[in-house]
Amino acid sequence: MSSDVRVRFAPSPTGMFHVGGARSALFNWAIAQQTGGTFVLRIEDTDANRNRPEWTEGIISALAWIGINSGSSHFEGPLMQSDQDAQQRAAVAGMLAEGKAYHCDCDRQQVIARTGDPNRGYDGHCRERGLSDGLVRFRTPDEGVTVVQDEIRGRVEFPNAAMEDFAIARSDGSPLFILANVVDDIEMGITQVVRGDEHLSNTPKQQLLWETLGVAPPVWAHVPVIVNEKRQKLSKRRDKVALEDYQAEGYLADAMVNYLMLLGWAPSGDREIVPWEEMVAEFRLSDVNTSPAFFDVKKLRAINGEYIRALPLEKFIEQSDSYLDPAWDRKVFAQLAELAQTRVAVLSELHDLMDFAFLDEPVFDEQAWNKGMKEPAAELLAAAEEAYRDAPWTAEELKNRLEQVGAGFGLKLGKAQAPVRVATTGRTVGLPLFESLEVLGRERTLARIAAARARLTD
RNA sequence: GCCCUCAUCGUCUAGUGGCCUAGGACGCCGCCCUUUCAAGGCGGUAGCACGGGUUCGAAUCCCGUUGGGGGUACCA
Repeated sequence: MSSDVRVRFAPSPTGMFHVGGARSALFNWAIAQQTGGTFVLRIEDTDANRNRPEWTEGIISALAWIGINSGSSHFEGPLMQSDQDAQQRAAVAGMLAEGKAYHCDCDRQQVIARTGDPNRGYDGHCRERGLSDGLVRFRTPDEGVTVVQDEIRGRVEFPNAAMEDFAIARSDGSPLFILANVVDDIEMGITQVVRGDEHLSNTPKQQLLWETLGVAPPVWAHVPVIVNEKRQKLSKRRDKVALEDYQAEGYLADAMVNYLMLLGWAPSGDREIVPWEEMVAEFRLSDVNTSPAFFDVKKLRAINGEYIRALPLEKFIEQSDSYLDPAWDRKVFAQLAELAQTRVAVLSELHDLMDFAFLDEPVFDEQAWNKGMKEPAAELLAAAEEAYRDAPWTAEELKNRLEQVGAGFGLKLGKAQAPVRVATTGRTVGLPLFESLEVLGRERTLARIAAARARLTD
């Protein structure tokens, strides 16, 4: 299936790639795949002061992580906005020549002085002055309305009187975003612009630009922003939003993709965990919500946990590798992996959960120690040490012996295992105990119990 | 200020005039299971912002109010 649908994702390389951008990219990607169309990645690098090449690399690798990669036949790019400089300047020159745009040399302070209102826009002062340099402003209509037909919002009307003559090029001739963006979209044959809500106010201006450039505007779709707990648009400075931070913590790409798609859109039926292919098939722009969604890490975590548990064991082990301590013995890890799989929601948690098996001494958590070493911990530990000295070293046998030891104190296994767990792992919670001890080995287990007893009598 | 926009449990959502006593999921709480913690099973908590209409009937349509968000740069 192939079609003429061309969507694009056009981030600016001014910071870490964040989850809001990722979701917009995913929506576009879903459309491209569903329609057999093309997803164009364009890096909007016209703000030379804020751009950094490493951010561009970050965008590309983050997109690849969530499955949007250059290997696909649906993918095109990355293209650089700066490469289109000539076309953009030509568009400006054309508008200037036709009188659809004009030069202006007013600075902000002068405008405010004239209008007496710091909140008001540009007053059109230079419209008829015939200046030959200065920034370039587009001449907007004085009356009537500009109607934007949006796939998600429906029909949105903007009164032209409220639209000031906006700047499309700097006084040095370099194009500004609002113009460059349109020229590039036209050059690249973009048919649908699916982007964040924050651009909705720019849309009537851009639509005017499309029209004066003689091209029918694309299908517009503005997706609601993703907000923080205070309901503000996510900010790179305040909020933890970088995709690579989540990747580094051990969130699975599939889980991240699934969660992001759920923000502002829902698959059919009461389903949430849905494979990408099914989402692609079902996704409709017209079904996207209009209200902002909160990025809830708790839910992301839960979904990530589901994806981790759904992994075949070998896959889980493979995926875990980069989150394990390099010093750890991979064979030992593999022995415990099955026990760990249902106990982590994020792979980085593997470290605290399993480090006991790789350290020479357990690291004691004081609170855990106090909680686990309740009376008759000392006596019980002594009895356990005795019972384990000559025990066949299997989880089953270790369990049976401790059960008996516990019975001698009138304790059920749940209580009897607590001191042993703290003595051997340093914590009150963790992997199933006897399997852990089996992996730990007789020598280390006995040494740790002895050390704990000594510590208890101090 | 002006322009645009949004409003269902704490959160993400289902819902497009009767199927709603408003469904699911996360979270939270309880119970079961149990070798801790998870996982799993079962149950519970909690919502249509407010006020007017329209209609036999409104979470759903209209108007207003309130509250939130975005934009309003020689940033993108």
